[in-house]
Formats: sequence, C-alpha cells, structure tokens
Amino acid sequence: MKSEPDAFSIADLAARPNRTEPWDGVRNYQARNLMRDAMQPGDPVFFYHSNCAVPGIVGLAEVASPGYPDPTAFDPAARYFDPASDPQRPRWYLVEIRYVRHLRRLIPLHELKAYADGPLADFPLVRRGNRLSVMPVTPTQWELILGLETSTAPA
DNA sequence: GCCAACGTTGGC
DNA sequence: GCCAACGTTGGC
Repeated sequence: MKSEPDAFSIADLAARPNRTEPWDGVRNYQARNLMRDAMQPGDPVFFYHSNCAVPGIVGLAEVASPGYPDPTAFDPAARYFDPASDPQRPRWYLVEIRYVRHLRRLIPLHELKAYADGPLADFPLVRRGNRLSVMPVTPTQWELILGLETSTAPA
C-alpha cells in the first residue's frame, strides 16, 4: 500500500491509537476491489512511501479489518466525498491498516526494479507508469522483497 | 518543476 | 461506444 509521507507516513501510522488507521479516500476501482473482496484481517502489508526523495518500502503493516464502506464518501464536507456513493449502495470501500514495524532499512524502488525482468516481472509497482495505490503481492514476491531487508544494500 | 502514463469524463 | 480532453499520480 502506497502513501505519500508528507500526507500520511508510516510514522503517522505508528502514532495512531492502536497503531491503526482506516485507509479511506481511495477512489480507484481496482484498489477498491482489492480492499472489498480480497484483503483479510491479518494479511501482511508492505508500506510504501511514494512521491518523496527516495520512494520505497519503509515498513510492514497488517490488515486490521474486513473491507467496509468508506464513510468519507458519504460526507459532503470530506475531501473525497462522492455523491454517487450512498450508504444503501456504497461505491467505495476501505480496510483498516495496523502498523507492525519499520524495516531495518528502506528498500528503494530503484532496487526493486533490478528484479523487474525476473521475479518481480508481474509486480505492478516496478512497471513504468504504475499508479495503483493498493496492489497484491504474491508469497514469492513477498519473500524476495523482504529478503532484501537484510541483504547488503547496493551502492 | 517537469512530464509521461494513466484513469475518468463527456461530447458526439 | 469511441476517443479527445482533462486532471492526477508519481518518478525523476
């Protein structure tokens, strides 16, 4: 899951009550479907910082709730209000995310891209122009990426 | 700050 | 249903 650290960083997540935050404001159907249909409480999550000096994976989180309708879509005062979504027929969903830990080092995007023609070939994050803010990670991809945490950082 | 890539909108 | 225009994302 991506977040701009200027808007909401992993430190912000760790500082929340119960270290938990509803992942509201997502207005993309692919990401919506993942949160509504695929993500389960306890699922592990990579926390990614985007649109910053060194974009990359900074920590681990976990899914802390099932998917449920995003209440900010119903609130006319909210930034992500969507009049097309109403409580009878919600259009947008979220899951809650709980902080687990920081990685021992940031795993930068440029390092992940080294695997873009190999084990991460199907991982959307390393593909050019990718804009999906919530994306699935396969167990194989997860193990590879997490293994980089304790490997020697390239120059 | 630039700009390529992408998703959405809306005219037709 | 097509597709050009537009707004947004996000790496660099």
